Amino acid sequence: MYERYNPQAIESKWQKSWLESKMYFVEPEADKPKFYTLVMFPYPSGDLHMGHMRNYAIGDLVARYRTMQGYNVMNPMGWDAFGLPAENAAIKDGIHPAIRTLDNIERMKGQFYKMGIVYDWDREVASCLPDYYRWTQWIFLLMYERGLAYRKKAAVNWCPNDKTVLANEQVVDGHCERCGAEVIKKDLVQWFFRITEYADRLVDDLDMLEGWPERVRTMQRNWIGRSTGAEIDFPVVGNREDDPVGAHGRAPLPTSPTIRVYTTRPDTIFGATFMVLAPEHPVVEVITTPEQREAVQQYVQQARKETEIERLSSDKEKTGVFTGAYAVNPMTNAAIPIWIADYVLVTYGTGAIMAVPGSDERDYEFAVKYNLPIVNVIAPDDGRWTMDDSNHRPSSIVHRPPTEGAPVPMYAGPGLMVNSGPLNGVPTTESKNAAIALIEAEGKGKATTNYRLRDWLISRQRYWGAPIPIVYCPTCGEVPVPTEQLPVVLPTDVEFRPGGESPLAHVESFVNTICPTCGGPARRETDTMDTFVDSSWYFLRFCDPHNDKAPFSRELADHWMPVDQYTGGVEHAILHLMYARFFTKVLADAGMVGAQEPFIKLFTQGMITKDGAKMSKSKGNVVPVDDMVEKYGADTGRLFVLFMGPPDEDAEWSDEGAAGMFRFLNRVWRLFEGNVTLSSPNGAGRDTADYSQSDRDLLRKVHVTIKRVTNDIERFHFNTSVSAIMEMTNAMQSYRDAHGPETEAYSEAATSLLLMLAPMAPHITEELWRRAGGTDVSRSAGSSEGVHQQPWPGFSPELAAAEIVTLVIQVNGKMRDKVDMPADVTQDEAIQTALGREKIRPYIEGKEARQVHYVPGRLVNIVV
RNA sequence: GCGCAAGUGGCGUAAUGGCAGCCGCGCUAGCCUUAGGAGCUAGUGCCCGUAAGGGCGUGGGGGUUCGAAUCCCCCCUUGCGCACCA
Repeated sequence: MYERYNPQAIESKWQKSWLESKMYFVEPEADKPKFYTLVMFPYPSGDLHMGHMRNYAIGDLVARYRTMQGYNVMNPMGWDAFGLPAENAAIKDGIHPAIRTLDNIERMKGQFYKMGIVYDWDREVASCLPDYYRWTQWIFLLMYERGLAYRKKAAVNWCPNDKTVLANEQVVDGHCERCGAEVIKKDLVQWFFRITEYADRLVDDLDMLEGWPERVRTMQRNWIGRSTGAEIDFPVVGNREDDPVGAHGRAPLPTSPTIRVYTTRPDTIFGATFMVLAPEHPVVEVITTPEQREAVQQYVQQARKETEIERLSSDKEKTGVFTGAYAVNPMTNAAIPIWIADYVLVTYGTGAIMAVPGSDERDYEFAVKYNLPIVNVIAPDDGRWTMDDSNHRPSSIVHRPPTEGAPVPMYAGPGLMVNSGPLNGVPTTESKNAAIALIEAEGKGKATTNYRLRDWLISRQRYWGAPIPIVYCPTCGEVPVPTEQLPVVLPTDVEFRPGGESPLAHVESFVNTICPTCGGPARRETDTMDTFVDSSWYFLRFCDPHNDKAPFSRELADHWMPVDQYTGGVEHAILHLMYARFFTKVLADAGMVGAQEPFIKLFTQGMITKDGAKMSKSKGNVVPVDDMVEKYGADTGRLFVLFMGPPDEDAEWSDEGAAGMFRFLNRVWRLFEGNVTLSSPNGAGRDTADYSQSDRDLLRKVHVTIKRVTNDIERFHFNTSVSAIMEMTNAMQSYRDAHGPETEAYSEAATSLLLMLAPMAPHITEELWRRAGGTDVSRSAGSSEGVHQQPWPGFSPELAAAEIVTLVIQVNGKMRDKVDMPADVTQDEAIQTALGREKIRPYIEGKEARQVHYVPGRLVNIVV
């Protein structure tokens, strides 16, 4: 009796062999092209489930597949090991984060091992170890030196639950991304990275990233939010000292302040009928009239109290208060009232806007509510308006104060400028540039660019992170720690208690130090860095992981970088991927690496859900890797996660489906029952003259499958790769039933099957390869060489070519009949055959065939 | 609200202008067996029909085309992203 498929016994044997032979350990090689494949390194949370397996199975497939294709593949792994969960757990149960983290790393390595995932473990890094964070600190100092790291007092996002500040990117809908607590604003002095200096390059270079999903590029583009427009100065006429109210028509006073606005539509300035300042705008206090002071102060206070969510909700009805002061519209010279309203944000642009209710929805809503004048400056160029030649505006649109009746409608679409002095009649496609030229010529403002992106706040009042290498000296001030004194080591004797400040602030031996400049007593910075800093350069460290003179050498970085294939979750589409791009550009500017972009191709895989939700311990819906391996083996699990559906989409877990995949591998196993031999992996040029029809049919199936599987792996369509292989095994089984396994054709099919399946199900294929290879005489397989050292199978177009094609016959586009024809049938033969078919005759009888369409080798369509 | 995806059997999906439903799950009937998480055979979109055969069918409506799941327009639903960024 043939031995049964026993995955557990097979798998551990080969796992051991791969690791001990260091099969996937790599050094630069001159005669092979390099391929750097990387899966986002994980936070060591401890246990892996099938969602993780999908991620790592894809990465492992890429590494093994490219190796078979002859690339010198680097496939490293490491640990994003700093972070809040370990510290929060320490507060709860007293286990030190370092101990827990290193423990979890060992556990997870064991699970990678059991999945048959192979890495170059010689390159392993953990961001929490001093020989890694030393260089994180080094890069911080590089940023500092280049003016890209700085400290400022700012209203920051504070999570009252995690007791730390958060980057803008970590605030989701006004809540902490991590714990969900409502984020509040606090004024604190914090460290920032000047990522805004790179905003333009971060946007522009997205165009280079053609190997990225368009969705991710769009998300980054939107996040950076570049907009072009103009800053324009509006002089204030009338304030509490010299002109309390009613400054209509008055010329600007020499002592009056000027308010600068930012607008993306400078062309609509002739329609600016009022101004709105953010409640926090510094000039508010100066310009408010005594009569309005109380109302204004009340409004400002209320706005401060409001949470970010309340304030930023666009469904909220707009509110505002008049300051009593007026400004002059520099183009119309009309005095316009100055209001404050919380729909204007102090953090964007200049914190002040010119309101154009005639062509801005928000301003329109505000104007209608507070009865402010509305002027249309754009007329739709749709032929429905008649132009009045005397004033260059459609006669049906007039400046109508709201007191005369219903407000004029808002219009922001394309058209012609009206009510706009020298801009009248200019089409909106040109009006923006024309307006900027006009405004600049008159010295009233200038073209500018604005970004939604803010500088990256990196200070965290937490323990489990890389200490910021700065010392505060009473005499020298803020002093960077000299690089030769790095690392600033994170002390281990720390008390974990729930509280406001960084635990480091209570460690006297850490805090008290001497000033590197003057040698006097000084204090260390006690904040640590955002863990996104650690993960912004790890892919560079993998190139040169043991370097103790520098973060990495230029030579090795230039050999391996950029990463050819990066794989990970779409949840990192903005944060990690943008920060990593920023770091790469800074390091490139510093001459440390040639690559301007870190990741050429990016693949974001979908989640695996169970009961409709992402697998998580708290929901109790996890399918642990360990269970899977124990039940069916790693190969079944790996193949099933690849087969479940398109890998970039979410997929719902199915126990029955996993069982089905186990049955498939059993079928594969049985295909090797008996005396199965292997053949040369490349069937091109094979002489098939003496092959039987079924031999040629089988070989055709094999070569069609090689083509499909190769193309589908290249496209990351692993689900269809697997299904193509399944079809081939079905064909092999039928062949075997009729002709047995001891033919050349079967031998080639069996060889190709193992080779194609090898990157997906590495253990069973290795086992079957060695077993079958032992009886092979035509090649060296079987002793020292395993399936993973073989070249990827070659595709032969001649062998894949069909001899017989099934021609579809349509009448008026409806399928009515099919007929088998030789593949080299001519158009005339095909059409004549089609017209003569018995089934077709009733449809064309008595009618005239007006047209006949012929698609070679596919169909004939008769139009009657 | 704006933007981007997606919508196909009982389920996961396949087909990117040319036979809709490959592959798998599930299910039905039968067979086999040192009774297993096994294996084999046949069937399985819906409706009419014993059958042969016919009709319908890819969220809804319209269009382009000899021919549309696929391309275009409108609408509906779901998911994701952004959300008062001037």
